[in-house]
Amino acid sequence: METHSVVIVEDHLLLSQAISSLVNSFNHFNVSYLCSNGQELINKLKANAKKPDIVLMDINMPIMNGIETTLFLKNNYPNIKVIALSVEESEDIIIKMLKAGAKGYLLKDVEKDILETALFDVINKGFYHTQNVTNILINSLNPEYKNNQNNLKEREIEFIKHVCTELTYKEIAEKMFLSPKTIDGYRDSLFYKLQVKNRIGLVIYAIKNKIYNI
Amino acid sequence: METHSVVIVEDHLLLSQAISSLVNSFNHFNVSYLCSNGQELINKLKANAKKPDIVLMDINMPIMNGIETTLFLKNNYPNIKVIALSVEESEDIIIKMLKAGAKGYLLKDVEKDILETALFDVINKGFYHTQNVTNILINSLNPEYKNNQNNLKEREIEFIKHVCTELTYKEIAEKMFLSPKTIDGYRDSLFYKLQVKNRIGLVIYAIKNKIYNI
DNA sequence: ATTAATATGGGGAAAAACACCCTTTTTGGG
DNA sequence: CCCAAAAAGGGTGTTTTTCCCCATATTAAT
Repeated sequence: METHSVVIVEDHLLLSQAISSLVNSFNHFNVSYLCSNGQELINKLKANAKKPDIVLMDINMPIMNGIETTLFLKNNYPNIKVIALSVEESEDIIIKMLKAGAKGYLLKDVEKDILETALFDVINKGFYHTQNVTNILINSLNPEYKNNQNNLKEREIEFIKHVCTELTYKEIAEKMFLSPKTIDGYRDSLFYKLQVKNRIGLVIYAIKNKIYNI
Repeated sequence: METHSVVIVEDHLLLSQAISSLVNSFNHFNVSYLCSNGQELINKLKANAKKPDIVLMDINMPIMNGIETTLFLKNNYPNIKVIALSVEESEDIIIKMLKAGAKGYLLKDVEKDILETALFDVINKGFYHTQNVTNILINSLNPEYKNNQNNLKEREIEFIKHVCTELTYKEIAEKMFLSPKTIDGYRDSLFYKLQVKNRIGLVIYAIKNKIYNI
């Protein structure tokens, strides 16, 4: 079995070096280079850097995040297999990542043996998914799942971002060029959809679901 | 030069294994064991596990966080030197950690060479601080720094946590066994201290400063 | 073409939040 | 014990939020 090349895309340098050291300790796997964000990886690939067999990709990164980057790879370098490596456990993030084409999704608290297994499986079977991720996927199939920001409209997302600021609704209405009464409607409908009782509930929801980033 | 023992306290297993692999690759350093939170470390020490020379300590952990754990070590095992290893950059967290007795504070995006240097320096000189942390410390000396949660009273902290829920102020008053009018006072005083205009501002502040955890 | 859904806007009222100025009670030194 | 400061509680407003009801215009679908 030949040696497979791996690239690590992760913004915390020490972590990427540490993971790199780990991957290099596995047989048949070798880290080619590190990138600190998605843009850097894409630039390197465009500049004819070596195309790795596998990319270990963090999700929360500055400049270009893991989801966008994975999508780009799927469309432009379909032979590169992406394994997501994240602390992120929220359903919609995981689903977005898998939709974008990730072949595996590992939480950062897995054992190193699992990482090795995942690398092998992705090479040999084309994918690797833990029971954890499978559960989340199955969960997402049931209809009650249908109140995540997936079906929040663009304007609602925009509104909910303003909700997380110190603006009053009247001021939000001005910013969005809408009547305060329309804003009333947005609010009430979101209260119902998200099952919250007041503006604080919206704020907490928005932050939990990364609609508004602290 | 003999070999120095290191323990890693970090809740994400893969990361602690990766960092472990990195530390073991350095000369003169050897990882004794891993712990996934502070409580686990303390239990092991009490059960006469080997006392390491250095603990690499994450800050955000379940059960017992890095600050509490470091404080405990300072009081009970003063010979164990703690190096904080965190993504956390907020001033007050760093200061709390240093007050608790950490001999070094590394952000997780340092180079591995810096980690090695830090380990050496902490053994030989007793401490290691990057320019980054030094800057933050100096910054904290200037008086305008005086509006962090350092000078928030216990009851205010308790109040601000309730503020981040969907409770009304009246309900918060009941939970805290205070008159709604007293709650009014807490709120007004926090608005002034933290320079925010309304409850949303408090929520955002609380989350930014880890008073309320999502 | 008709229907249904969606986005938009409105009136009015009750509840909650906010502002400002005040008094009483508790508490911690000296 | 006494004083000063901090904590707790109060009165009285205004503003904002929330919650009902409803109307109209536009768009999508059958």
